[in-house]
Amino acid sequence: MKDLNLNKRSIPPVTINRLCLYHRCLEKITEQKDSLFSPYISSSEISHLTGINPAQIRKDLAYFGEFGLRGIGYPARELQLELKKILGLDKVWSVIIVGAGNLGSALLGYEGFKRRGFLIKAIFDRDRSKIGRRIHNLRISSIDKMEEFIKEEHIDIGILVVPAESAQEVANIMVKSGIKAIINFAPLRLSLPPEIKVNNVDLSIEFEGLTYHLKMC
Amino acid sequence: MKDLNLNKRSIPPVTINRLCLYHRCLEKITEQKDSLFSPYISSSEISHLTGINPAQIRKDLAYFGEFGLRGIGYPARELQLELKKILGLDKVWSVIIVGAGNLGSALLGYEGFKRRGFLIKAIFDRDRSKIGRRIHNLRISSIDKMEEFIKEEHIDIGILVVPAESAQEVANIMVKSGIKAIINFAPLRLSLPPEIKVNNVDLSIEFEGLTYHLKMC
DNA sequence: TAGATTGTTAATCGATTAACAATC
DNA sequence: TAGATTGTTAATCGATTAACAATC
Repeated sequence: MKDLNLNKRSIPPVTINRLCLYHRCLEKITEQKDSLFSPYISSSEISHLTGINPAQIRKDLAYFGEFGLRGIGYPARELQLELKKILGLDKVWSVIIVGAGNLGSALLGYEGFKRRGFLIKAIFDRDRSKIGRRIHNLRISSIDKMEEFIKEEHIDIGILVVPAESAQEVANIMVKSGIKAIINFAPLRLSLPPEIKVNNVDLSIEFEGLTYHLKMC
Repeated sequence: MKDLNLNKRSIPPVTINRLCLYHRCLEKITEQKDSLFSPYISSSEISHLTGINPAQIRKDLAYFGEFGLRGIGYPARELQLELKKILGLDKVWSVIIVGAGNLGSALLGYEGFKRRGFLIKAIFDRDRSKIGRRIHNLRISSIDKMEEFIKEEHIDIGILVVPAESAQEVANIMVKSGIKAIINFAPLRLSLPPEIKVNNVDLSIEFEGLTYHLKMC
């Protein structure tokens, strides 16, 4: 009965994103233990911290089990660890970055990844003048080495930070080599087999969507 | 009658994002004129290019007017220019970046902004050791100068790339100084007056949301 | 005229929120 | 027992898609 809920297909994608939010918020709370009068936290308290409706929170959590105690709330630390497991953040993931431009280098330099279990194993580029240079203590490799590297190192996630023109081509090689998920920063929709999980991050839309609201001010 | 549609409040926020998509796709199409047999493009052609349902496309466009000809399609170039105007991309916008870390520097270096009418006027940081250094031909300024700068230069948009701890504080100063919109890369929900347009870009969620799907593979 | 495609209404789908019995 | 809060169902809301009359 409860197992039906664990069937991934029935869970709204936005729920997963909110789960990340709850996890982050609980992590913050449980780290500063002193300020925690009770080890329990209610959905309305989480609501205050995240801005998400308490009924929404309870429903999101209920997809994955019964974590709370009626009349009491959720055991904060326990729930945090539970969410960590659900989100797969208790594991270590191998990541490569393709594209050693401004954004690729910035992502490589982001310290938060390691703490979250994302290990950046290599950065690739096509540009001969970049190959061999070091950024953030990692040598830029030729993209020709990518296929072999993904296979040998069992890379899970590829971060695509190349120009739109080459994104599809690079993504195809990634998939062929056995990558399971791609975070795509190139402004185009990739056509890939459905078993590959793709997250598109379109920074230009963040900017262009803003000016619509600004233009009559 | 048609004016009612122009009432912003009635337009779904996702429509604006899709409008950016259509605009980008039409821009690409109309630039390579030669490949354009007809100057008209149908909603189903746009659908093939963007992956968005043709009925959705017609509905999104209809919020803003009647741009098409029944039986023919939409005049591609005309529609592109119309969308550019609707999105406010025919104007020039003054932008500042706050936070000269990895991501801040990367955004500063992104050439695409200028082409889209986003002029980055300054980059600020609190770190004494960074102030005065130059990145991408712009001198890093002390954050103490931000308030005055926003006022004098009539800055429209602030890009917030500071640690979560200082984000709210910096955002408050931005708003006090007259900024109208903020793109927030810090992983927290800012509390700001409702007339300020905020776009949150939460890169960690892009990563953490992925591993949920990966964990049973 | 016949074929094509828009603009718009109606039907469908999915996600959010309210309400409340269960229960600590 | 009275008060609080969950888990879950039902009601609401909003967004997507299908269908079709209008019309080029």
